[in-house]
Amino acid sequence: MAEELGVSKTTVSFVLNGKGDVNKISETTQKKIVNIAKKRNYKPNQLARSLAIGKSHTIGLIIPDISNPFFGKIGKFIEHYIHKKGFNVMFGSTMESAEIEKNLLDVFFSRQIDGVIIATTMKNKTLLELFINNNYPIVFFDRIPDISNLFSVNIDNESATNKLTKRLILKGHKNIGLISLLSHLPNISSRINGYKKALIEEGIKFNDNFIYDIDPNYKKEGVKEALFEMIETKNSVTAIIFLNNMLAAEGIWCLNVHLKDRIGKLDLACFDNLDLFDYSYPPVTSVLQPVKEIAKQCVDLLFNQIDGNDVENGVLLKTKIIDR
Amino acid sequence: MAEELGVSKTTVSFVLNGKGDVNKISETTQKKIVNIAKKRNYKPNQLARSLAIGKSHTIGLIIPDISNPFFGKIGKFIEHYIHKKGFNVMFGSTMESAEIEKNLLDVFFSRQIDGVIIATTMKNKTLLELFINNNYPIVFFDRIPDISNLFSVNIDNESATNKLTKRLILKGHKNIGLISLLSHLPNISSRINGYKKALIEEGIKFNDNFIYDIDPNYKKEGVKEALFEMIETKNSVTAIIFLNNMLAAEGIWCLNVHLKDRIGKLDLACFDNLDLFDYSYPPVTSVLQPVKEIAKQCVDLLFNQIDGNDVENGVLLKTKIIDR
DNA sequence: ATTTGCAACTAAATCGGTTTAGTTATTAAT
DNA sequence: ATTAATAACTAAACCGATTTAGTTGCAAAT
Repeated sequence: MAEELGVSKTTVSFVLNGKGDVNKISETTQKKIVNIAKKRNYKPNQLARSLAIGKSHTIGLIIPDISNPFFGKIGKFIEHYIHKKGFNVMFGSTMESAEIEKNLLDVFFSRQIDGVIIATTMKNKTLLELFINNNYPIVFFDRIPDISNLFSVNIDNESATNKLTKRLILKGHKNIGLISLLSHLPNISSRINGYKKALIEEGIKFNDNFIYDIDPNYKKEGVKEALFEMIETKNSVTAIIFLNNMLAAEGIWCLNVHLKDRIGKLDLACFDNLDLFDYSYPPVTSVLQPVKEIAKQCVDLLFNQIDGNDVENGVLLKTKIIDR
Repeated sequence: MAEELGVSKTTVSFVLNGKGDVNKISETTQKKIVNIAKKRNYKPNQLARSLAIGKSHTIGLIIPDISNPFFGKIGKFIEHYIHKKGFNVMFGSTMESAEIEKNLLDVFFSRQIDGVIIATTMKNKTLLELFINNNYPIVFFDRIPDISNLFSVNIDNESATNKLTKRLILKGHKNIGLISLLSHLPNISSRINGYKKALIEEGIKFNDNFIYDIDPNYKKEGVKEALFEMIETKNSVTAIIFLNNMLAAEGIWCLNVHLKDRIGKLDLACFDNLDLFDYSYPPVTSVLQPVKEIAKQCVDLLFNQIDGNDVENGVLLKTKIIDR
């Protein structure tokens, strides 16, 4: 440390934390310390600092998979807003594993993380409830568990899918297939509801056979099977909605490889957007999530908790539909 | 802490760190402590621990942009291997800014990060040299500065582009356009060299007009201009190589929007792969980087340094070409 | 000539661990 | 009956900051 060159570490600490004036350190001494600190490129040890003040100035980010384009973009913006606040981010991908998620939470906690932004696996409800009940700052996005008093940022899943479905109906489609996920995620249920309601509202008979729940562990086979059944066997589906981007990517691949001749007859739509939709064939009408805004709201909600500001605790953002 | 219930914190520390036997703590006491720790879900404060032992068990990951698919995938695997070692990862996207990069390094350093894996902006050479000369564990990948004695993981940029170019030549192309980056990155120079050498080796006259250096800040306009010039004005280019994935994505978009009628006549190739190449039109032959292996080697090289094992310090990995 | 007040600093406790150098009680050796 | 050895534990220093409660020296007030 720099106090070898004149003063006590107390004084150094005061000055470097901008508390020099309050603690009546003379101008001369303050300048001396600031100069030496600059010259030596002295940065106080954050670990010691965090230990002393009880805050790490670090935020934990937990997501299913950073290589998923949606979470990659979210991650980038969340990081951006967090750095803007002078905090750092520690991150982990759960790969949908409850155990990894629990470990990440444990480790983050033991590192005195000041707060967590999480798109949870939805498999650690009791643990998360504990955090929430202890007023540990935490914001949920994309995957929001059924726990009271949590802070969350989400999008209008049901109404977006509703609109998306109605567009297809307006184009004249009556037999609209739905490729969904075999999943506990409420987002998915909401999206299915939006689809069902659209059909009912437009006076179209709802056919349960048109919904396929794909096991995410067997996405490739599941999507292929569903597409073949819809297109080849039943031969009656004229439009297909994918309920997330990964399913759509798989579907487009499958159509191009196995069902090239049928592509022209299909209208595709997808919840969530992918860059590749701009180039891929066949065209996919998609729901665009306001990624940057989601990130901003997450960070805002989190810092509201950290700073003890009591504002809203649930944000619902609007999506856009991109026609292709 | 748990020693309120019987023993000293010394004993607790010994037992929980597996040093109970060495320090002759009785079986009874050890079991008692372990049980209480489990019951209370006690996790030692890592900040205090890190401060005491001088190691944070945290690795810093610095990349240009986590939302870039290449870096997203790398990030995912690096995280995976680092967690496997019982370490955590702190990360930051530089967005190619030297200043952000410097800040990240400073902050990581002040947090006693045990090592850094970095795809640098290439704009902080002196600072990085300082780290390297102080034997601070650091591994470079993708962007490797010209500093001696650094540890790095890279791919065969020149020979991959060489092969890629030769494939196009074998298909009969003689006028092959190159969409490159206006960039200081050695990877890019190597790729250009591979292209040039392929032409020369195949006895084709090398034409400087076929190379376009795009300013990354004006990618959209740059790529469009280059494509129009190659295809409309000069009208002689029959194949195009993009030197990275972002340029190719832009190019495919531009071709589809502005030059739809010319697509059929072109052969496209690209350094680095994108998922969208599986679905996009026109097809793009691409160079596939061994992402998982790059991540593994980065982590291995880093821990070799941390653990003081002296092994190789430069790894060169092979790419694959995907014909489309 | 004391006392008071204030400017300018600092000693020492604290955060929650790790680690070194002991201490104490008991058993074995002389 | 001493002494030496060992098993089982702990006090206290330390990591590098923050922060509280002082201390010191000097000028002004009584």
